[in-house]
Amino acid sequence: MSSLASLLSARIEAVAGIDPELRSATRPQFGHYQSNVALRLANSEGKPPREIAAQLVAKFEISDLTEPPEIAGPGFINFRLRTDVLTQAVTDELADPHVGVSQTSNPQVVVIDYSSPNVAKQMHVGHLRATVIGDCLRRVLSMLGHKVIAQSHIGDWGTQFGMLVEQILDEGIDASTLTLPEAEALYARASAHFGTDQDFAVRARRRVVALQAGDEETRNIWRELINVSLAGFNEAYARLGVLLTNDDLAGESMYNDDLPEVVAELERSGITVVDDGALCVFVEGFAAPMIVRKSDGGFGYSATDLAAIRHRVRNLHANRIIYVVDARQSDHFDLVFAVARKAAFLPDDVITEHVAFGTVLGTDGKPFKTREGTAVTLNTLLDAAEEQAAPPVALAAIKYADLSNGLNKDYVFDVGRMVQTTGNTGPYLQYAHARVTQVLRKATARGYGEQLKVLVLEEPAEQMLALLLTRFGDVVEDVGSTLQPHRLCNYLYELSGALAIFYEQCPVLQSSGAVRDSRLALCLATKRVLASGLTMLGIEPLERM
RNA sequence: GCACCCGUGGCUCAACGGAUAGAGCAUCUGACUACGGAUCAGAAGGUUGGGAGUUCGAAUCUCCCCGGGUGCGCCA
Repeated sequence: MSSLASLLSARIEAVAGIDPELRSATRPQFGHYQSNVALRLANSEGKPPREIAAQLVAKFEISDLTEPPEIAGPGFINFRLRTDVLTQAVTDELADPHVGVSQTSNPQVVVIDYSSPNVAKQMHVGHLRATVIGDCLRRVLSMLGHKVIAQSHIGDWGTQFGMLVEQILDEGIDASTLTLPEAEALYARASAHFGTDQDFAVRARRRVVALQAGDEETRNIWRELINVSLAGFNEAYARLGVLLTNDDLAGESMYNDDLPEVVAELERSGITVVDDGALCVFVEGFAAPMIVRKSDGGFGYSATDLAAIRHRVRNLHANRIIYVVDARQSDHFDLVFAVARKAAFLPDDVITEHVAFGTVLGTDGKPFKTREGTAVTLNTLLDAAEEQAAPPVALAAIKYADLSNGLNKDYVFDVGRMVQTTGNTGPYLQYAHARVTQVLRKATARGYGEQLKVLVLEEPAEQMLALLLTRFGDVVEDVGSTLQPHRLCNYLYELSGALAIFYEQCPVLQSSGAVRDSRLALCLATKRVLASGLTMLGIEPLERM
């Protein structure tokens, strides 16, 4: 099922010859949709815009969709959908299992790299964003009919494991009994130990070699560290209500065996240079080279990232690879993508995108830290929100605050604001859903027909609600292509506002006949869209609050 | 030094080159025997950091400044 807007757009384009850039009307008096197509054509044809508009309008074959279009202002063409078209569209949406979200005609394999915590460290505020945003994109793209493969690129490999393992042996700890916070404390001790004890540092470095060589004792302890970490991550994921499971794990260690071959392929492609003893790839436009192999012979994390791309293209057959990672890594990923292209790990028809998100700030406007200056853990954050609201509401508050702002900007973590039930917040949307659910619940008690249809749309509030409902599919599609969840948030907020006005002006239970049935249908359609939209944000649509 | 991101009412944020820059919070004024008032109606509040340019049209694009943040070859 294709949306009314896309249908109308196609009809206009058939006459105008160019994309009409149909937009939602910016004001009620401009109808439902507006197009600037005549203004743009006037530019190339050298005729007055309104004249062009008049010629176009005469040729449009859209009378089955809209009222006669109006030409306004400098040459805008305004469209108002016919009421019977709107009623039918909402009725169709009610019967649609996908709630008006069209299944893509071009299903892709989309790899989303997100969450990616580090072994032996608790997740903190940064991981909150990576996890919540990635999870939302995963849900949205799945809903659109793409095959989504989540990849959590956990930090389970590298030099830090040398000192971790050595510290465990020094202290005589059974690694399998550790909790994640205990493992993190161990990390801190190991790190300090490494800095102050030369002998320990030497042993730690030797231990890294043993790990890479596959020494059994070392590997066993390493595995225990991963296991206790995964237990901690999964606990956090369960609390967050995200989709991630162990099936989504694709840690750095997974690519370890590929690295020599990756580097060999790079060298064969002739793009590598040895500089200061390190194997580098220089790319035009980048100040610094990518260091693929360090002068000591070890592989850098860039090599792992290249191996990951190679794997995702060759084995997972990705058409699109999305990285949900902190904005501070933008330069790094630009370079990785560029090198991957040069090395032909990344064919031209495979898209890579870095969804770069900003930093979470405290109410003082500075990066969110504890008094001691350490990163705030995810659990601390959730605890703080749950002090002010019931868990599902607190979670909605946090996720929505994260998703409703533009991703590339920093945002202030202000619990007091985000748990408010008024304004553009998660709890407000949950409230709207609970309220409309309550009406339907009461109506059910009194009985209403199975086959709800929208037949009457006389009140402006009803029409506005119906119009917004028909846009849901377009909004989801837009988020799927732009990867900007805040647009879905804004839409749902607007819908909730329209529902509140409708609710105020159009009594449902006290009305009768076709009006009552229509209003119930509008309520049900709104409930379904809110539920679907909230679910895509990873927020639970509550039946009661 | 170079690069990238950000700068929009008191505060937090929208606006895919388009019409009179929109919301919410806070403030003020109204509407309550209320399908959940956790609401609705209304008011006030802006030379979109500054300047120049591009065009029919700029918060948006280009250039130069100012302010804030981040990143810049062997940590990941």
